[in-house]
Amino acid sequence: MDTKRKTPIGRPRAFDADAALERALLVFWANGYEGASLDDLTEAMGITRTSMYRAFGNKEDLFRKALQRYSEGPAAYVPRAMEEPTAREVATAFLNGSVRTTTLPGCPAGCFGVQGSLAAGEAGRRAQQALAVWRNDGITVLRERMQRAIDEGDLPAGADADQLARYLMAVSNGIAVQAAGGAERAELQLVADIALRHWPLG
Amino acid sequence: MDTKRKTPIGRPRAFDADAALERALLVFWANGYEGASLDDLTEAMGITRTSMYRAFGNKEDLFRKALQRYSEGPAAYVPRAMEEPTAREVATAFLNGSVRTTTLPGCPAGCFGVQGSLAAGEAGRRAQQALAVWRNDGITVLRERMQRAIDEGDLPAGADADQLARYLMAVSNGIAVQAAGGAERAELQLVADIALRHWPLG
DNA sequence: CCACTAGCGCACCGATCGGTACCGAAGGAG
DNA sequence: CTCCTTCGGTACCGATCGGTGCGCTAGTGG
Repeated sequence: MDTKRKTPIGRPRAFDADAALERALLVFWANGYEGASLDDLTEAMGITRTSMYRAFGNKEDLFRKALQRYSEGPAAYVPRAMEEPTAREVATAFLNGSVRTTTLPGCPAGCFGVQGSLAAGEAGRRAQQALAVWRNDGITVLRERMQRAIDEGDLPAGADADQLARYLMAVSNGIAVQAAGGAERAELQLVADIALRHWPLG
Repeated sequence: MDTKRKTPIGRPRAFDADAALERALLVFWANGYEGASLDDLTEAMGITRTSMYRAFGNKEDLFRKALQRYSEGPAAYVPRAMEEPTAREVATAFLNGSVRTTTLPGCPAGCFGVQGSLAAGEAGRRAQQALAVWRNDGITVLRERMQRAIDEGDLPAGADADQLARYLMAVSNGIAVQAAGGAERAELQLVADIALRHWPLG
């Protein structure tokens, strides 16, 4: 069918879907999947339940789209960090980005990928799994980058790419947990600094 | 009044309150505060709602008592680790204990103090704050132990007790997040090992 | 101008939430 | 035994949960 016409037939939507998704992300980020009710979400988005369902599907779909937006927005420092020339610079950019993003003014403290749904009841299990996959994908990206560094001779041949990747992700996640508990950016930067002091941890 | 008589007046309770609290802890641990419904909890505890309310107060009280039990049970490795003679041994016992407890067979993967309520809606905000306080208390205990090590000359005088404490807690929390995502104990042990490789991180 | 399509929002759905009133049952104190 | 206190279970409370049916409205295409 003609699903991609320039001007869609019918009444055009009266709200900015991108802006609404951004608001939804903030609510999920602050309250988690189960802690964010449809009333909370739609009120923040400035639309009614019906409009939300038409535009995004349902609560779970909205959560997944918010996660994608998180990846492309606040968490975009991750793929950027992978482009650094050396493993040390990759690790530094990754952890510094983690500190910055988990203490972003105007955004909830912590990492959406961690606190969005770390534990959940039956209702939120799918959201929980989606975030677990997201975090594991992050470890995979780090591992591949570390392996490349080993192959290029940037890291010693005996280094363990998986171990380094998991370590960096653990420090990043730990920073996120402390940020969620109210830690200041300067305190968390010290954590990132000390984690990098002896890099490459040979 | 006579609140502490040897044999309490009235019908004695027909269930083991300690065992019931243990079961409740497991449910909160696995599902989080908001993800654990009273039906889930009471079914696991083997008692009715009424008995639970009589014995423990309400859901929030039950959660706090479960947290206390967690501290005295699975998380008892923390105060034990603080009694190790050197800072290096303290750090090693702390992180190894973290790996063990977050991957305990028969228990939910991860740390109750992290995933019990990292983010929450209005209903779970008090539980969330209780866990934030609990985690900050953990950092305080570590900081005081690190300061003692500095005072005793075990760590160099220029060391930063707060920084070391936050770093150790970050690695521990990061291990917990990865455990919640399904990581194996052996993988997490490698994370702990690498974090300790260059201790005392001078 | 009309027909069609789709956004919008009210009102409502059944299910489930945490919490409680009530009542019969069970055991100690006298 | 009788009183008294507490336990345990049923049945229920109002509130809120995620999700929808339906009528109205606002645009586009012919």
